[in-house]
Amino acid sequence: MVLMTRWLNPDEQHTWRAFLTASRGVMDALDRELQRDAGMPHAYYEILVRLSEAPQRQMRMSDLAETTGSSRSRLSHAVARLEAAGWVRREDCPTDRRGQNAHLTEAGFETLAAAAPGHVEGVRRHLFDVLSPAQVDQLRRISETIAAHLT
Amino acid sequence: MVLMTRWLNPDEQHTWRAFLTASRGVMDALDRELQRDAGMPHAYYEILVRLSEAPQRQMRMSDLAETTGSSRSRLSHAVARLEAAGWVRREDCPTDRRGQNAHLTEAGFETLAAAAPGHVEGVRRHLFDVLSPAQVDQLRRISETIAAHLT
DNA sequence: CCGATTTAGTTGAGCGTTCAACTATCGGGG
DNA sequence: CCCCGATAGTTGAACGCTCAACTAAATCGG
Repeated sequence: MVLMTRWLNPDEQHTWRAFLTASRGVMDALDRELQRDAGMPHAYYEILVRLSEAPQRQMRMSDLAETTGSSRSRLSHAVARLEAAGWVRREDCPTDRRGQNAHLTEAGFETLAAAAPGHVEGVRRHLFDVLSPAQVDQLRRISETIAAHLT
Repeated sequence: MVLMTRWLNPDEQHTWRAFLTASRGVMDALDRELQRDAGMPHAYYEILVRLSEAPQRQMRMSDLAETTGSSRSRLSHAVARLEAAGWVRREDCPTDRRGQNAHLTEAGFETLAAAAPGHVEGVRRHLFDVLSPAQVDQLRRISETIAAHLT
């Protein structure tokens, strides 16, 4: 069956490009800032954050991949780097011999604590400070809706 | 001067993480789909789109970097690949001997034409179809505001 | 309890991006 | 006219991500 393409009308075109520019722009800016101030990309920062919030500051690799929205492969490579930096340690999981627990080290926690204020400031500067409270609320609903529909 | 960090409150935290999940999710999905269906990442697709819309289907490298939101270096590498694929050709700029004009080839145009319907479908599926018209409008304003404040 | 399937995680190659360094040309002030 | 700073673009190394292939252990069906 052949279907006609429903092209984006000019309004949709605008919206789409604005969304691209905004989301890419925010992520690029935060990535640059974190790289400059903490020596790590945003994805790595997020891994440390999730670990810091977990009980015992540790998590199974799979769960960590899940919550950070990365593939197992990506996480594996990332944790390897974080381990080399001394910020994370991997330990065998006692209840599942296939499993690994990623554990935030004290050095990792301190690095995170040092980087966090600057990062939060960046998030405010690029996102929350430029939007009205109503827009922040709209953005939350919109983002949750989009996220819910991702396969 | 020492300043207290204004941490994100739970609501802001939620919004921020939803935004991360949604924007990363949409981009990752479109990237995967374009890679699978057209053999190129979304960034390369965007370059071809911009060239296809330009007069004579050509643009100065700098302008192309500007509109696609990439660094000169990134664009240089990207166009080198696109040229190797036969989709873009670089020519010396007649009015500025430092300059290069990136020119969309016929093969590039055809590849783009073949990829476009599927891509537009993806954009609808992941973004426009899941939001109400009011939300689409909100998203446009929000994105424009954020984009306007990026340095 | 055994074979098949699923799940956990790693690995290496290939690709795209970043960053800093570099060449070449342009344009304005003395 | 010449010098100097800005502009245009490229390059190579280092890094992060993707994809497919792989090992090993758990689990499921009979």
